Amino acid sequence: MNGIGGQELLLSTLQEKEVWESSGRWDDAAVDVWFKTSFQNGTETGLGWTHEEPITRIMSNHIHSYRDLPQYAYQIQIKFRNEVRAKSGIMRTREFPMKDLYSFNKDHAGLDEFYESAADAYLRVFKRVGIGECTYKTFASGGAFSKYSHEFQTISEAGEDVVYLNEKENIAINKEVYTDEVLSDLGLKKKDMKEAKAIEVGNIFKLGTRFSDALGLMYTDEEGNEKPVVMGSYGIGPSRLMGTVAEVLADEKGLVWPMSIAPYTVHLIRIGEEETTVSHAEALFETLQKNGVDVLYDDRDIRAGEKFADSDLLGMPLRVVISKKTIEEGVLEITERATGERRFQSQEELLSELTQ
RNA sequence: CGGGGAGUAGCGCAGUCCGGUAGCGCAUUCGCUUUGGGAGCGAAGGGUCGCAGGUUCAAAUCCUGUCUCCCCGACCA
Repeated sequence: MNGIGGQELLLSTLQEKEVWESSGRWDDAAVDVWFKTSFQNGTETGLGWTHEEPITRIMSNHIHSYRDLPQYAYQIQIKFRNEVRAKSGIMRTREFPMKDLYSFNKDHAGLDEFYESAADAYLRVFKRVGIGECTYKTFASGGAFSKYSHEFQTISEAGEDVVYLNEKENIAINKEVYTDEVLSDLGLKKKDMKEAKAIEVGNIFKLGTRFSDALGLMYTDEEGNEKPVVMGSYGIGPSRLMGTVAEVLADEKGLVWPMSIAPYTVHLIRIGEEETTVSHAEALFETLQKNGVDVLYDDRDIRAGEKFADSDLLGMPLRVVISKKTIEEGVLEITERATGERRFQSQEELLSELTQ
């Protein structure tokens, strides 16, 4: 995948606005649609709520011939949106990071192929962060670009969207486009659909030639004809995704981080302040670190119960306890946060499990 | 912008209706006990009651104004 430097995309949207206005390639109405927004006090401003325009313009410096295609560019960047009301902690904010990917193909067949592979990749992402079971590829409004776009919706009472899902087909439809026509398009029956609240954790769009036509992103094909590049866009909001994972996986004791995105793999708890206990715990801490295991070491001189409660609250995947008792028995006491399952292993067994 | 709620000790709150010495829990400090599931008992320190004005012998409490925060709704590539 060809990467475009993130810095290159760090153009202020206000600058972009000036560029478009002065270029005359877009009329005022278009500028209004893509940039202008008003605050409650009437102040007009321009916000970078999405980055199709800058990436399209940048790519016109990189794409000239069919030989330059396909290309794919992604960035992890801050979006600013004039949300009428920010709410639900990190789930809906006016400023948030987004991983967005844009695809550039010669034709619609190329776009379709990449679009499907991107959808599959996104589903794998959501599976790896632990919410695969309750995340559905969801049909949503396609807007001006195509009949449908797709969202990835995670079923949760904390969600703001409503979807109708078919668990057997592993598919869902956003309430906004839930009509008999859509159901028949997808070969689904109303009686098999279940209503649920959901959180949108990602979306993918076929942009077609909307932006390349408007902004002049063209390429020359094998026959020497000039043609517009066919585009797609694909987004995941990491902060909202993190909030969703927390919301979906947490239990009454606190957070439950899956291994793939946990801040630390191991939460090491020392019980007892005796010299041997301290030195054993510190030796294990260093050994784990040397082997590349992320470990959070609770060396506070407080009661055991408080350490257990805190480790449950923070939700690292594995809790490892070292105490007088475990040292005497020559084992580590390991508890899985997600299942509560407890086992006793040697240091070597734990290391080989975590570094394989 | 419409609707609702809250500002009182570091944190979380009661007290306000019906005016009369500023309270509780957690946290903090000290002492003794306890020590693998958020310790127990005893003692101590800590507050311009969001801000301004008014009524009153007396205001956290009543009246007027004002600021801030939160929630719901409208909005949402």
